[in-house]
Amino acid sequence: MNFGSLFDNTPGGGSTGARLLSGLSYGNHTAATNVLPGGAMAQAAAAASLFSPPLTKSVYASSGLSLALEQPERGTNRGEASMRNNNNVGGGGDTFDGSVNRRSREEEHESRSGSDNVEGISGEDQDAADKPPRKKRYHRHTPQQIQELESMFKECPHPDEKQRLELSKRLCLETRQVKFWFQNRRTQMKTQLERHENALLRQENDKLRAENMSIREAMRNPICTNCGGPAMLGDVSLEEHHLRIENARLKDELDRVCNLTGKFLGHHHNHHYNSSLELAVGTNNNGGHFAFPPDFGGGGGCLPPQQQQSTVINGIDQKSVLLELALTAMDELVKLAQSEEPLWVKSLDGERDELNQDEYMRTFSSTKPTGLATEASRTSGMVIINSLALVETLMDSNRWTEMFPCNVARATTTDVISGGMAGTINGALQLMNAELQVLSPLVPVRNVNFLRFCKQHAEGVWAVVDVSIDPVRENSGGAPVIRRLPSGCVVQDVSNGYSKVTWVEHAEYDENQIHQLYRPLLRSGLGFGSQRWLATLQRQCECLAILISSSVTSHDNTCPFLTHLSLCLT
DNA sequence: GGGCTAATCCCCG
DNA sequence: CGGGGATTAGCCC
Repeated sequence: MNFGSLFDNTPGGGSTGARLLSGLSYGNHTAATNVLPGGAMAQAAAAASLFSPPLTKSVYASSGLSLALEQPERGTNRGEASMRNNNNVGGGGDTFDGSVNRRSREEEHESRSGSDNVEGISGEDQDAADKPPRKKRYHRHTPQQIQELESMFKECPHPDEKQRLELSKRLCLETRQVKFWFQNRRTQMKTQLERHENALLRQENDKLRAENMSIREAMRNPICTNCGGPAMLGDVSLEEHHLRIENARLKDELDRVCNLTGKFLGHHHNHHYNSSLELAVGTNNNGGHFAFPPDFGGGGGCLPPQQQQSTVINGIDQKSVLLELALTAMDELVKLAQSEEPLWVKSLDGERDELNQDEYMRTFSSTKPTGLATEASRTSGMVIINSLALVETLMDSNRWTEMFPCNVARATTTDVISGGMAGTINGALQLMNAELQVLSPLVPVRNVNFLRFCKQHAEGVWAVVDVSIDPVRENSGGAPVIRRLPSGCVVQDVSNGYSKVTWVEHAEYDENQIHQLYRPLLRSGLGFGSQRWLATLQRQCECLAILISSSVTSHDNTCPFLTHLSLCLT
């Protein structure tokens, strides 16, 4: 009468055998459990293991029973139902024990190990047939089964079908259950690993956090371990910190650059660092005869801006080279502006200083390029403009052109290498191209490329330096025949809007070329001799003062300074 | 309520 | 078809 309901969930298809087998085996096993004293499960399992095959064989030798168990498939937990039912049935048919009906729930659980997932099936056949039962019965595998499964898992977390089958037989579990168990065990293992990993990561995180805290603490200490710079009290701005690091890097690069240029030009450059100027971007000092390799600028002209950004020659970033050149020039300019005798000797008229070339070469460890003549002079004057305004004017090609319309025919800033630091013009470095003229039909317009660099050395003290980047050419053919060595001005605020300007002009040239080119000019009385153009330096300042104070663009073609400057720059 | 575990569902290779 | 992820269901603490 109950057979239908009891086996309502018996599995269909070919897998039936195994399930029934384990179920029935387990039924026998359960019976044995009841006989044995509590805790003798291992023996029971062993007994099941031992007895299963013969029992199976004996029980299912009856094809009639097998067929009887074959019921329409419903849901997935037929085997379990069959086993549970088998237990019940076993009460009558069990060969081990007849008292199976008196069992605790726990015992039932054990007995159903590997069996029932359904409940409430008995009696409600039709309902059960319509709706596959979903409610699971609480069930745990026995410790012995778990133990076996665990040991198997240790050896092989992924047992194949054969292994699972063998295991299921031995443990009286369905192959499905074995499969589930391994699947869940792998999942469990995975989550355990993840937890472990998380714990490690958390540990690592804590460690890094602590490290971070200590670094933050160390950051409050002004001692800089990165740049090797001196410890500074108070807050060091991020920018300055970077500059110090950059400074250290540039020093290294300078060594390489000097060696390289020395090879090209046959000069030797002994550079030493000037600590007073080092603070900003780092500087150095050499002879100032710093020139690029013959083809550095590409045909002797200025480099197209786009090439200057990233071109690397012989492993050296051009930008860095230009910066080094500017810093070198600035350093030399400042030194020239500040030095007295014996570097400078008073001119005969006492109005200007003339450079002592021997002393210059000693001071700057410089060797004069063979075949080139150099000239330098210095003078000072007061102008009615504050230092910053003058520097800004000089750094602006348009305003510069407006200020010196007579000798600057056209000027452009071809590339801004540095716009300055911290939003100021301090440290601005630019590559400029200018057409310089002498307002005389005898002298052609000269096209020059040079670096212009400005720097604030103290409150109210600025300097602007120019330096040619084109080498003196053997063949004049329009190319520069005069190089402007570090030249420019140091401006210092005085009072009442006045500034003291010290102008230094320094150039090297091929004497023969100059005389050939400027022969007409020389004949006209505007020679290139240093005495002649140095004499105009004082008037240059006066002229500048007049220009600035009147705020009127001068077109005075007769201004001797402009003529002089034109010659100097070409 | 959260953890554990057996089992289910579904997707993907 | 099996593995794996997500989820469910049931029990225990």
